[in-house]
Amino acid sequence: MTTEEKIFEAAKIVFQKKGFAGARMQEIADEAGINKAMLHYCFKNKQSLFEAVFMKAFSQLAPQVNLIFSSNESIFDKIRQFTHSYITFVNEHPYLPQFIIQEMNNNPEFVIQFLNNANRPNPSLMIAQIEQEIAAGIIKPMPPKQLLMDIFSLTVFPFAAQTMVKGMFHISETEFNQMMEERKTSIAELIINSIKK
Amino acid sequence: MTTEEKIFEAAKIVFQKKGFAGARMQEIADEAGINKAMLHYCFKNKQSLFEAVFMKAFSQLAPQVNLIFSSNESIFDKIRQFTHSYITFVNEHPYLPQFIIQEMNNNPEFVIQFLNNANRPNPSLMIAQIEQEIAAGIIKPMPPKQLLMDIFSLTVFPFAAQTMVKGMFHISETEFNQMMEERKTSIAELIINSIKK
DNA sequence: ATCTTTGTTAACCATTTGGTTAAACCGTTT
DNA sequence: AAACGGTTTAACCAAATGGTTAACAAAGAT
Repeated sequence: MTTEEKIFEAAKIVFQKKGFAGARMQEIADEAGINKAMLHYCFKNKQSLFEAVFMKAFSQLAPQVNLIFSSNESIFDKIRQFTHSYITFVNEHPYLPQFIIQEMNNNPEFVIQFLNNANRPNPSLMIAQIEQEIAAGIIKPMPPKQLLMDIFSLTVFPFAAQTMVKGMFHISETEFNQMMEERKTSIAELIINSIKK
Repeated sequence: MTTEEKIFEAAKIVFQKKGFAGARMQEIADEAGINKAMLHYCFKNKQSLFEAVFMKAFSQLAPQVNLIFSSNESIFDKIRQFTHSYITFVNEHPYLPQFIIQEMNNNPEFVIQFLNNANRPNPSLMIAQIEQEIAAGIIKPMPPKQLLMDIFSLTVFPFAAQTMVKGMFHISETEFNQMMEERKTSIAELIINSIKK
């Protein structure tokens, strides 16, 4: 692993745990096991290191969404695939949703970058398909954006609010993971059931 | 408004916008229109000021939940009431969910405080009721915690991920508020429909 | 009137933090 | 082996930041 990669991985860990404002360059250096000056040798400054990490994180998550949303499956299968593969993916990157949401809220200027990112999540195809299937009488009429919001909410929220959820329900890491495992299918069926005519 | 109140209100604004790590004591002082030394005259330090704000925020939100969850209504009406009154409340405190979730994730030690808070959200009554209604054959069998997670997810997520949602769907503040207005009833009906036998 | 308590401020301080510099290290070329 | 290039580090620096101090003002209390 090159030094740059070591720094990047370390930065990912520290930024995702503490956020931009809470992260310390020294802590990233320690985590990477190198001298602080190397950070600035490889990356211009904290901001640019952060942006690299943030965009990478985003670029990992978004294609997941687009791949499924743009496939040729029926809407029902898309929903099933999405909940399943999203939860599987996030299980391996548990900090990611919270990290992206947090930094997006704290730095709304990122929204611009994020909208121009080639890998941005693009719901327009999915929205078009929903409209078609409504017109074709396959699913009940409803605002497509609301349907997407429902899907995202049910899938992402438990991860984004992980700490609070665990605290409120008094559940352990393991129990939480079990619940998420169940949700891979239960969310899809809940949604499908509600839109099927 | 007393100086202490001015500080508190200012701190609320700054902490909710920037988070604990991103907030600056000077900015809070400016926002309150007073000298920085006053902050330390009224509150011990940044940490204690933050905790005051955080706990207050929490204590505003949690009773909302408990009041409804502990009422004598049918489960269906509880769900309807909850989505409606939660969204109404959060519309007036749009930063609140994101703030609580973020700081809870960044400082998991708050979970302990939060669990001991007299105003903590307490889902146990609601869980018991769900179990009863399943046993009575009124609603379909399902893990009560999953049902609650669904309700929270659908209600809270759009606010917590506000900035990203707006960006991804290309919607304005006004359109967002309209969507949330619709959700007051649509979420409840979605859930009720899925559990009704 | 003056003493005392409470509220308020400007100036200051110590530490932390992001960032720089100049020197050292090390493999490669000549 | 000397010179060279990229890599790495210890030491350093300036600015920002949380927090303190000592003086000052305002308002009651005696």
